[in-house]
Amino acid sequence: MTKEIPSRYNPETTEDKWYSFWESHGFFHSVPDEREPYCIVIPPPNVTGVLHMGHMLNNTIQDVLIRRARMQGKNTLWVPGTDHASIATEAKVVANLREKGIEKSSLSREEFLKYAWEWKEKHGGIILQQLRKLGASCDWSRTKFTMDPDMYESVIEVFVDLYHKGLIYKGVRMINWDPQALTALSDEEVIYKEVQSKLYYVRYKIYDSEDEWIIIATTRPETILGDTAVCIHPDDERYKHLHGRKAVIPLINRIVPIITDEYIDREFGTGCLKVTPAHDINDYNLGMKHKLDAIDIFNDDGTLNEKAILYVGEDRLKVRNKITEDLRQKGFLVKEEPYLNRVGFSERTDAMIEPRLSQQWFLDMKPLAQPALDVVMNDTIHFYPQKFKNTYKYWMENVKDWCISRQLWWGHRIPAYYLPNREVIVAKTQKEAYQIALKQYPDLDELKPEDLKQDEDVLDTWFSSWLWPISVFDGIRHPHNPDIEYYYPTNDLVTAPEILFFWVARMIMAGLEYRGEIPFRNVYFTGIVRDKLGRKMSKQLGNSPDPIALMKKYSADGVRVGMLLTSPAGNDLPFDEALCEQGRNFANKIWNALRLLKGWEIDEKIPQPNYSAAACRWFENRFNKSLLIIEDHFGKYRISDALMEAYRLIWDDFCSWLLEIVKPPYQHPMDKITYQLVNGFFDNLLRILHPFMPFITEEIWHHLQTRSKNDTIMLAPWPDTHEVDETLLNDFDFAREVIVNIRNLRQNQNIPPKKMIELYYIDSSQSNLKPDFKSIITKLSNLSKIAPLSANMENALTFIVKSTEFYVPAPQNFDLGNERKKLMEKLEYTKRFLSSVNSKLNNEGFRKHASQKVIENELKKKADAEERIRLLREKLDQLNRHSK
RNA sequence: GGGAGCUUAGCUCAGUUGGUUUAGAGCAUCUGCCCUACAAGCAGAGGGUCAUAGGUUCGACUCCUAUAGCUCCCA
Repeated sequence: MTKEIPSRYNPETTEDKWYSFWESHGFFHSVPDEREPYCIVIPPPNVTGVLHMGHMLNNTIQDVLIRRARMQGKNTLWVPGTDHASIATEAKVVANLREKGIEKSSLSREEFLKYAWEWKEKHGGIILQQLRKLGASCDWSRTKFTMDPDMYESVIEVFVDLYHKGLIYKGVRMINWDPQALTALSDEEVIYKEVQSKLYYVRYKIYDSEDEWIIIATTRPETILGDTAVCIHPDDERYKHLHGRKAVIPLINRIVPIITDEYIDREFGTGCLKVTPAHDINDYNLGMKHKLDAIDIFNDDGTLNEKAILYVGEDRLKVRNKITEDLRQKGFLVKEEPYLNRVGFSERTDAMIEPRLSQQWFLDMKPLAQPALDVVMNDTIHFYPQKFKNTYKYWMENVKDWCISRQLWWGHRIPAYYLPNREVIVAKTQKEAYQIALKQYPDLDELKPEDLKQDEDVLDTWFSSWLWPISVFDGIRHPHNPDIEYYYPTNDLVTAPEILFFWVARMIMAGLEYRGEIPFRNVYFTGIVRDKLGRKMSKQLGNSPDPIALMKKYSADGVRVGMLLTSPAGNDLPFDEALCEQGRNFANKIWNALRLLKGWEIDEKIPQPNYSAAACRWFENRFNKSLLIIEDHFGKYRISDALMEAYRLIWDDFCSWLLEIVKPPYQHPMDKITYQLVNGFFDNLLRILHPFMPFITEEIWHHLQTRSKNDTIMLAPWPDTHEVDETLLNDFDFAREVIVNIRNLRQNQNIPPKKMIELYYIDSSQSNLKPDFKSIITKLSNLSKIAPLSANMENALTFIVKSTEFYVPAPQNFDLGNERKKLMEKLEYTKRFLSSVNSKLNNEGFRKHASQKVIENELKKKADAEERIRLLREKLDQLNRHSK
């Protein structure tokens, strides 16, 4: 039999085989029925994306949760899909066109979108294929894309609805401009980095003066061309004489007022600020307050426009150097000094963000935020780990309006239609807008549908993803359809803390707004996958291993185990390939357990040996205890702990103890009862392991016994928990300790494992040496005899477990010194232990305050320690006598 | 600058309301083993003044305060 099963598990063919088996049998598919639903929606990866380690972690966890729920008999659905990633995708398509020699500007919107869709169909969604390799049990028939027609319509419907509720408005605001992507970004899409730059000190001449100057400090000299004021602190003695006067902007000689405001930090720079309301958020606020002009000197692409007067058409960063030089030559530059400041960069293009005044669409977040904050703070939605509640609270209480428009073509086009009279109508379609326009403005009698001009911009991608848990079930357009009513709210969301605000918070808002109900009950925040140096894995650094190659090397199961073993919720995960190796080794271990079982010959006539009967009784309880622990871990979303518990149960308890005990002597057959019991244990172990390692468990499960064609461990019931006989477990532990002691003794005294020995013991009243387990000790320790003793045995090796003394008749020339040393060490330790217990007991305060239970326990520790000390001294005496 | 969190064995982490713990696990390390399931293995072993300094308490890894270092979030 063994011959048929190779000694090493070969995952490659196995994994593909079972994945297509599962998929073709529709095991991942779910439709509403009378069972309890369990649903997860995938955090939709970017359609341009390829699988990285973060996805591996995230999706492994989701698959574990989904597979376990499925085995628990729930109607389980994992909805897969991708989002359209407007900026990233548009950038890719533009680059792709450029390679073909086509400029985006030469295309119409329709032509461009045609290319974009072609690109998406051809290259998009690779990641969904890659997820199959990982074993992800998604219902692929429900795969969604944020720009599918139904999804698109849902987004438009929500926009129109929020507009009519008065929550969406158009306004001029300081926004984050990405001069590379040529679009506005939301605050969340800006990453601030420390940049070593310079602080330039520039002197402005006081208007109407002979030779009076004021010195400002700035990090951005190029924005001098957009200055509309100079500001000082009203109480600053240095500048009191300048109140009410004016200054002259260098190079362009614009005359601007010198204003005063408490906002100014007198300590910073010269205590004198140049004010550029169009290009800095703080200056903008100052400008609003003091009614200053805002002069926007930049074009969309970050070059200077004619309002700058100088350097028109040149890039802002080049201008910085040029203007510095010109200021220097003309004597305006006083000095420059190094300065560390924080500069915003685009999350997508890494371009330096330009704060800029611009007309954009905004969503008023405040009315949405309050209820969304409440459901998290009162644990209607549970966060794992809880610490993210703090972050969430802070953000929700300081929420700012969301800039939702993007100056792109790829995405959901804003359903706002402009009339010739410059009025705007928001409606789902142009036709509808036209009807409304006719009704609202009867004087526009000549109006034709094509006179309505739709807004050119699209919506932020997150404005579609925030609807994801609803829109994948078409719950926006059809709020009472069977799917949404059955699956919503979903159960768990697994995601990275980085998108707590981008996505999680907004989904909660949308859920409450459009369903009146939370979108999910639990949010599990994964850690960030880092390399050994603690750096976040990223494409730029090239420090991320290729997940597909990893799975090829260590198997999908192996990599899953590797990801899970070190990923407690919310903790960063320093990735190490060795962990995948550990996973692979574990798979091989289980594989070999199968080989052992399959190699046994069964003889129905032989009775079950005592040791096997005892071991099976023990293991059944051991399993039940582990199962309870695993359930507890799952309940707390401690997935790595659950896996570790299963790992140890299988490797240590099942393989190293149970199988070694029941293993029949060489070339002997095995009794049927034991064989069947062990088979059953193995089956149960495979079940609890299946969510973690789906492929190998399916493979072994099919080897273990003949299954019918459509049988799958995926749908095998999750084992039930049972009560545990703790006494039995303790008794076994006692036996185990005896065995370990004998193994040690053999090693210390160089007694080969094959040489049989005799074991004697003095059975005290509280001995845990149960007759059942004597046979186990006999077998595993290779004893020729195990017998009680009424008196001390001279000339013997000894050890003590709990308070039972054991003796092994000494071989001819045993190592006395070693033996004495061990005893001395143990004696010393126990004495120290006793004295610590005694000092506790002798403490009056302790006797007065400690509970009865605690005191009793200390007294027991004292008695035990004293007994051990007595025994150890006795042994030492014996040794000394013997050596004479 | 404001806020949150972390600091336990070489590494990654457990340690639940203070008292069965002079602290546990996995990996790594060391020692001995090719004993026909598995060397991707087996059997053992060593390794920690629980960041530092105070305090509360009969008793502190656990509670409080300060300090140092690290991480994250926000401005």
